[in-house]
Amino acid sequence: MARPSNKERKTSIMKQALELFSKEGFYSTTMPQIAKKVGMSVGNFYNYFNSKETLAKELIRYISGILGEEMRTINESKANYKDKIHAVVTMYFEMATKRPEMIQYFLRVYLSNREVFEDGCEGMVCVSDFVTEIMIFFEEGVRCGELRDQDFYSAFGLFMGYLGGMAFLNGEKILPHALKSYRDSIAMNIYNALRTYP
Amino acid sequence: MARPSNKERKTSIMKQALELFSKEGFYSTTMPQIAKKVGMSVGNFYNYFNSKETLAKELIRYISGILGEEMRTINESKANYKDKIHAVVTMYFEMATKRPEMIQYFLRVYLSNREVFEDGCEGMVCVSDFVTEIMIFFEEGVRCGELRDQDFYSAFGLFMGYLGGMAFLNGEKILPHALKSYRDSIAMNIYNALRTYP
Amino acid sequence: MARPSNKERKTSIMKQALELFSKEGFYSTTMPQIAKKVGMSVGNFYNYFNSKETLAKELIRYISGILGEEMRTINESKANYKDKIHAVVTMYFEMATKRPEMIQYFLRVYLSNREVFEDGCEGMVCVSDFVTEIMIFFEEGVRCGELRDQDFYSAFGLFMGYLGGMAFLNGEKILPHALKSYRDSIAMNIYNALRTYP
Amino acid sequence: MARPSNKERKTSIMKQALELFSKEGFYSTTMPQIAKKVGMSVGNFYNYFNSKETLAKELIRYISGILGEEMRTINESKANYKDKIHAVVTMYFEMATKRPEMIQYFLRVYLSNREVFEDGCEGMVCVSDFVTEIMIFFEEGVRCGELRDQDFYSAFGLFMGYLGGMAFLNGEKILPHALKSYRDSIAMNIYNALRTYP
DNA sequence: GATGAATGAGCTTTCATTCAT
DNA sequence: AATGAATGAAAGCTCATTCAT
Repeated sequence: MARPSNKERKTSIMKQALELFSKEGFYSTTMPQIAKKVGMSVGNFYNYFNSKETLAKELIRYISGILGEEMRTINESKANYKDKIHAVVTMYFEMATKRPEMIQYFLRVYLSNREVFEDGCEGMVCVSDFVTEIMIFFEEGVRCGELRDQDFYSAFGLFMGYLGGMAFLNGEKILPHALKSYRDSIAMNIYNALRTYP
Repeated sequence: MARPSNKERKTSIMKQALELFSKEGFYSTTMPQIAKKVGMSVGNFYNYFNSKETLAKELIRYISGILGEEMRTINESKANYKDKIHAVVTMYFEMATKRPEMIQYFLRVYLSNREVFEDGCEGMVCVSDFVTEIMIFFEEGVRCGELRDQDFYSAFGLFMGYLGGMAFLNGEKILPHALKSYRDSIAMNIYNALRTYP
Repeated sequence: MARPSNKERKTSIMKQALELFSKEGFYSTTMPQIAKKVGMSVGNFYNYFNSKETLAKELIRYISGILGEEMRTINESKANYKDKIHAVVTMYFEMATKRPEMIQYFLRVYLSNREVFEDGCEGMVCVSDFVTEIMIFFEEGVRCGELRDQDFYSAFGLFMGYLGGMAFLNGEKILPHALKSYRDSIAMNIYNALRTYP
Repeated sequence: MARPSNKERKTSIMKQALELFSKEGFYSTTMPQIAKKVGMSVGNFYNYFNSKETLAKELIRYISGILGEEMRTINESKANYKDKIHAVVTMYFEMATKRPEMIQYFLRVYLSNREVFEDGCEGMVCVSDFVTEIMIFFEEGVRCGELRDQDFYSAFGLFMGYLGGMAFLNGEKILPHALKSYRDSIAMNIYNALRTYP
């Protein structure tokens, strides 16, 4: 049987670590835990990543890339902004449901342990793939007259805070219904908040 | 001079610990650090709290109580909901500016280190003071016809996610302007999202 | 029975560590080894010293102080330089015999692992107590006409290299006779090397 | 092009390792570092040397051989002992200047990490090439009446300790002047120490 | 109530050496 | 002869908690 390539091994580590980090948090996840889950020795882990922190940073870049791509697809579609907002909510909730570790990592590791990302991920440099697409989303919406012209962060905070908050409540099993059942009303709320009024 | 009472001592510990936890995070704050800041021995600390976790749990209840009181004041006012929402945003941003440790603790400790609050703070039991007032806020708004009737969590997530997100961006110094300059547009966004339309 | 004071505990650690370091070397001596020898836990060690390196640096200062005091006594004596040189050799060899860990530490740890002493012990700052007395020794000898006027390091290297070399050979059990049996001839060699000739 | 022979490969390893060991010390030099510098895999290294320690031992024998040869040339010359001593000092200081890794290895690795050389290099068996020539040097000097008859180690310690000490001070950049500027006065000191007096 | 020295399990990381290829 | 991923024991150090005083 073929030995897994260097790249496959890295990917495998990232996958397993992502699950642990997102579930247990950065500090409560230990190196032996990660190594065991990947099925390798602790020592060997360090042939692939220089440190626990390096791994954490690669992970957030990886996630940002995937979310960014999803946003780009939406940005490139021809729909009106009511539908586009609905598409974003749908995409985000599907992520949070099917690959919850991504969203949870974002919330529980990246946003929560800032000190880990201090060197090399200052400001938003490690999530720029994603944030850039969000920026394009708003600018385009304002340009074509469907969204009210307002400070970017005011809109960004609404989107990300709202969706993140719902994903959090879902992850904590606080929501009484399935996440996707909130989709339509949340998309409407966001649209009402951001749309232009005649 | 009177010796500080047991209760005063506890309050003093909580105040100092809150500052440390909110700034450094739960795991990066050590017991000796807390003891030193309070001006007491580590050993004596354990006469007031059974563990670091116990302290963390008491803190979130304490904060929930204070935020709950602020919400109650707003709930008891006679204003219309456009103004009430504005009042909530104002209150929250003032908290985040004048007593940032409270909001930061909520975001950086309570929301981020779920494992710490697993036993004894399941679901929302340790933040019920606050959440209950938010519930009253919405129910009353719906009852009097000013807010659209929708699932509580759908509205709750908007409020808390949005405001929390802005406080986070502010704390991370990512916002280009002062937090309070976003107040009006954010209040408007929230109102537009939740109001009834004729 | 009285509990040992903080200072006594530090001294005890230094004594035991000195023995280990001088016998095994800096890197081959482990923290658990030191702790065990002192009869304390590893963790408790760090209540007394910030790190293994800190301990190493305090040790060389301590040794330099003791050797410096011995040299000062000789410097303050009224003898001629032939006798003074003899006194230095005697003192050094007695040290190397009765408290070999001091001389061995100097040779095997301080001189050999320069990287450990890089920060805080640059050049000779941690052995200045001793080196200063050696300087005084030579300067005074030259001033009163008994020693030839030459570059300090040329004389210093002779003294320290020679005596250190003999202590090393003794420690390695390479010398066929007891160290002190070499005393007179070595003192004579040094005197002949440094004295003035009419 | 011819593949490098087994012997050439060994020599290449020794050369590169010597540089690393002498600069970084035995423990701070890692096997991957050596392998990389040689341009071979770590695994292949072990086809040439059984262990890091084996390599270290072969190195000291190699150095002893080279220094021994230099001493033999001096031993075979016809000069008087004042000049011969001068020649030894000159040779040693040139070594220390032009091939510092040899002298530094001797001082920083061989003399400092005795535990590494415990098995197989007891006493002076791995430096016998060199020590033997030094012995011949003294015995011949005594035989022809130019050097005082004294215990070998008393003379040996003077020579090696003095020269080694100066090389050390030079390596540590403690000497205010270039090493060779000390040559004449040091040669004179040694000669005065060892010569016969009428 | 008050102290802080003491504990010891646990952390991340390192590294000489091995071995399937 | 050559590779380098893999091993795993051991390193230095941290820290919540305890307990004799």
